[in-house]
Amino acid sequence: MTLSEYVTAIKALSDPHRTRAVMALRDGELCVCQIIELLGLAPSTISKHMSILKLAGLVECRKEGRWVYYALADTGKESNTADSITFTLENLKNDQTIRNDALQLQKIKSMDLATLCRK
Amino acid sequence: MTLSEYVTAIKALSDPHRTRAVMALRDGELCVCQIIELLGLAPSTISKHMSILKLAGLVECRKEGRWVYYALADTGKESNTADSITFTLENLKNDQTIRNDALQLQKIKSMDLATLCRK
DNA sequence: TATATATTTCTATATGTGGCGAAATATAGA
DNA sequence: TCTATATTTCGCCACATATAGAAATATATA
Repeated sequence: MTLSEYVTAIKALSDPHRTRAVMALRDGELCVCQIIELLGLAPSTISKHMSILKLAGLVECRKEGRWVYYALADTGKESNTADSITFTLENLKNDQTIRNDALQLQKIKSMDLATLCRK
Repeated sequence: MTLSEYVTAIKALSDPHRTRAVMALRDGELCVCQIIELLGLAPSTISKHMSILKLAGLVECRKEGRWVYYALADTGKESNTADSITFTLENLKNDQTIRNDALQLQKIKSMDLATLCRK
């Protein structure tokens, strides 16, 4: 792991909204509109946040029609920077905001995606 | 571990100079003037960096005469934020900058402290 | 093809950050 | 007490960052 890799990665996580986004992705990929709903920020702001996480190698995205899904970066290979850092996030599971997010995420996931987007 | 604790801690580490300072402290406490020598920044800048690390709970300091020594925060208690985060730093040991720092630190530690400070 | 929709990129703005030098503070020693 | 020294605090500047709205892009659907 390189110093600059490391700094880039934790810098990406050093914003509460981005940490929350990464935490939310631990249960599986999410559509951008679901992240918008969860964090309550403008679409352009969410897009910026997600691109920072992506540049840091913490998340990946795939496009499916008009929708874009983000997921935690593929953790397959040898022990990488993203892995050892996101591992630490385990300790956040009991934080109140993170708990709330998990609850709200349940609701969000149960909603129809097209309806949610149009909101 | 709280979200805001976590964010404060990694924000503190999300600057290369501060990460290097913390890495340098892994081998034991250092006088401010030694950190100044290692990182090559103005004393006031180093002081600011160290106070950020201290506010984040990552380091502690003790005063001895005119000198101030910084050390990694006491890691005694139950698994705390600082611990799980600084644990990840283990992975940086092979980074080139960190290796250089370790070498230079050997020299710095072998110097007389009073002489070094007056530099 | 034309329109609606999801996301990103661009632009602007307000706030935060890293850096240094000067001044302030604290302590040792003459 | 006076002076030298180590560190911190303050004031400033250049630059980065988080945010939102407007415009651009890409895709689905009428």
